[in-house]
Amino acid sequence: MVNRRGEETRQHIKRNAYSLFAAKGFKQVTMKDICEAAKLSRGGLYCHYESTSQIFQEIIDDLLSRQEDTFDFKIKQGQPAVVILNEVLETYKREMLDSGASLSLAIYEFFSLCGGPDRKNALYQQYMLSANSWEKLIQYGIERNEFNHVDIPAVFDLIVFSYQGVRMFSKLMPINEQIPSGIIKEIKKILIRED
Amino acid sequence: MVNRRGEETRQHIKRNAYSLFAAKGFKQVTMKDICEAAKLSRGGLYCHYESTSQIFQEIIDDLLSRQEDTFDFKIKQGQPAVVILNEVLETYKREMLDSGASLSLAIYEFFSLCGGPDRKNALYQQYMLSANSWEKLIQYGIERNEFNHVDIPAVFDLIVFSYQGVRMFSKLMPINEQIPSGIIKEIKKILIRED
Amino acid sequence: MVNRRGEETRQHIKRNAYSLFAAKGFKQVTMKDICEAAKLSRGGLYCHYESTSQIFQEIIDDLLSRQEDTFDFKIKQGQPAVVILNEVLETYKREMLDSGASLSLAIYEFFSLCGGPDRKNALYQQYMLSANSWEKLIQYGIERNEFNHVDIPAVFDLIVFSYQGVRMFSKLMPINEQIPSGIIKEIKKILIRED
Amino acid sequence: MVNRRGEETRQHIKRNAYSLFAAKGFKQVTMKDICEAAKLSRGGLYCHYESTSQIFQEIIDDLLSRQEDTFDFKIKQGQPAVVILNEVLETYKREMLDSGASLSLAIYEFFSLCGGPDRKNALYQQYMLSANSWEKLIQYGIERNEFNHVDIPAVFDLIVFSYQGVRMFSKLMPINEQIPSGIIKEIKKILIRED
DNA sequence: TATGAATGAGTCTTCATTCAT
DNA sequence: AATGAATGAAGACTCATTCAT
Repeated sequence: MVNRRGEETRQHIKRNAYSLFAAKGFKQVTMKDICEAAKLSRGGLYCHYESTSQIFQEIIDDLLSRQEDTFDFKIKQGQPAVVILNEVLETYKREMLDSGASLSLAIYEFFSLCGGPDRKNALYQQYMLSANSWEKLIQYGIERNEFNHVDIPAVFDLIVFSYQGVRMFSKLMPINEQIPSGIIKEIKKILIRED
Repeated sequence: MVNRRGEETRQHIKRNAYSLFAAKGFKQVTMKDICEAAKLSRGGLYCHYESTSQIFQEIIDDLLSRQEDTFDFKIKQGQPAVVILNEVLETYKREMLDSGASLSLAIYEFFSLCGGPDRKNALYQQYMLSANSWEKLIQYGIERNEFNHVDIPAVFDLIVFSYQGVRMFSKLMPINEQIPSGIIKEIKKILIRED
Repeated sequence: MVNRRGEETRQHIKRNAYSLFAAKGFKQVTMKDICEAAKLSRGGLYCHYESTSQIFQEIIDDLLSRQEDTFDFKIKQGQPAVVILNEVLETYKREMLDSGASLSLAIYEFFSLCGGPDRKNALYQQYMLSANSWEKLIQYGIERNEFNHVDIPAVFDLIVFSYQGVRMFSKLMPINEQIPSGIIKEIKKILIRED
Repeated sequence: MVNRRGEETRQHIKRNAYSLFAAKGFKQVTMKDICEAAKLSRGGLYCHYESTSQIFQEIIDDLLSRQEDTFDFKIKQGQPAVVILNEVLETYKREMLDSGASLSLAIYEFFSLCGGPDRKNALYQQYMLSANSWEKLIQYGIERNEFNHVDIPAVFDLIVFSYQGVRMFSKLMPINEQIPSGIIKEIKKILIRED
């Protein structure tokens, strides 16, 4: 078993750092800030992490690893495509409105600053993974005659980038409920077959 | 007449700063960087601007003031809505692919960091202005029977946020031609009436 | 117990800063000077103090808190007023001649520069405290028939401001022994009753 | 005739600089400040003066040269010593209360900073000149039986240093009318013979 | 592991001073 | 004489990072 105490401290650090990153972006958070937020001494923090990048990277990794492919499971259960779609879009909508918790600005900064090719590739992997899941879902919807015959990659891009665009702006501008709702409605119009 | 020399220097500074901001974002650019890029001494730069924010703000202002309302003019000329739409979407596509020249990351950083309510409001104004232009265009297309009866604000949001989302990611991920093309095609499908 | 190391360093800094302030006044001393005098790095100094003002303030506070009310004690002991007077005037004389150790110029600068109303008020408090002590002493002398019936506040002002005036000039002009001696003699003439 | 224009500008500069020095002391006033106050460009100011010290020195010289020996004239007129004394003490009182116009802090700073032995000597000369004038006046008063047989240098020091002490503090502390009045009254008591 | 003092590098900012016009 | 752009040096301040305890 790994050092329990140490792991707890690391979690504690990450929790505190998360709030800072969400609030201020990546570059604006210093090791000093994190020390203070986590009520840890300078040296103490350095026992666990040697840079903000490292902490951020670990936070991101935790986030990504938590995103299991929920579509797959539901598809295998044979749930209606429309139900699955509605659920995921609801989640997206919630996230678009929750500007406080969003790491988006920080993520963009991080990848743009610290992103060597490797890390940027990681982001691309993420994009591909997501594209893959959505492709399966849309394909599944088409097969079940629930969805229209759409250009799958194009629709996926429309979904993911408008979602990301709103998340970004949610930090900079008042995003009211209408905006995500409208976008989601349009996406459903595109996908869901009406007879 | 007035300050010819000074104004030239300011332009020179802004041109150099623009490249830096586009390449590195907002916060990552220091006054020192700008001095070096513009081949100006520390004090020399401070003669003209007192902070990176001020320089950035002025660059943004220049950009925004250049955005004339092209729709309006073309609508008044009675050009087909589809033609106008195609043109603007072509421009958007070009911009989505031109990651190097894009200030988007810098803009997000700037507004998120330095944006007091006033400045954020300026961003919102910009959004509203843009919304207004698009509304006129779509309305015009509908009246001419070129466009479908769509939910105008929702379609506008879909357009603008997916555009912004792509611009943002263009700095972080390889964005190939397919992505903007696909998005644009979907938007056209939504708007343009097929008989 | 707490912060032993830190407290020693602070004392060390203050000792070195004191000499600088006494030699050069307040504004002329920079954090850099203090770093060098205390043989500490820039950051090291900033660990303890964040400005010359803060250091100076603390030095002043230390000085003031050390000024116990010696009159009171001696009065309660029933010592002759003349003896008490002689002692304090001797001290004043010594201080007037000791230009090197005097912070007076620095103090004037400090209060005139950094003195918000609060701090200036502190100086006034000091003046009032001193006035109070002297009032007691003179009153006591009068009651014991050792002193003349003088205008107490006026005589106090004469004492304190001529003392301050000399201290100030001692940095700017050769002050020989005669000057303080003469002043002190005049003060005694005013106060001490001759039969 | 000397360049009229140039001399006017120099006066203009000195007038503006005076206010600054009186308000902020010597060191705190920069060439930049003076440029702005005099509404002159950097280069323009440098056409006339090459440093704040030079400007300050000239202001002081102007001031000192204006202090003609008024005592002498009045003594030769045979005016009563008491009348002459009253007049000069009235002037002193007014000056003690006029904290705004006082250069005292600036002068102290100037001599303490820029005072090589030469300049300090100038201050000492000034002191000696003043001592000399007062000596004549007091001697004159004694001869006319208006003044007591006092220790002339000691009384002079008491007068001049208490005066200087108050002027200094007038910038740092509320100096009400009582303080100068009380001091003046005590000085009169010492000097003026009562029968 | 954890503390917090200390270092040193980097950036910001302000000025005295110069210089072409 | 006067302008104001430009230089460069000095000082302030902030952090990442190290280290003795």
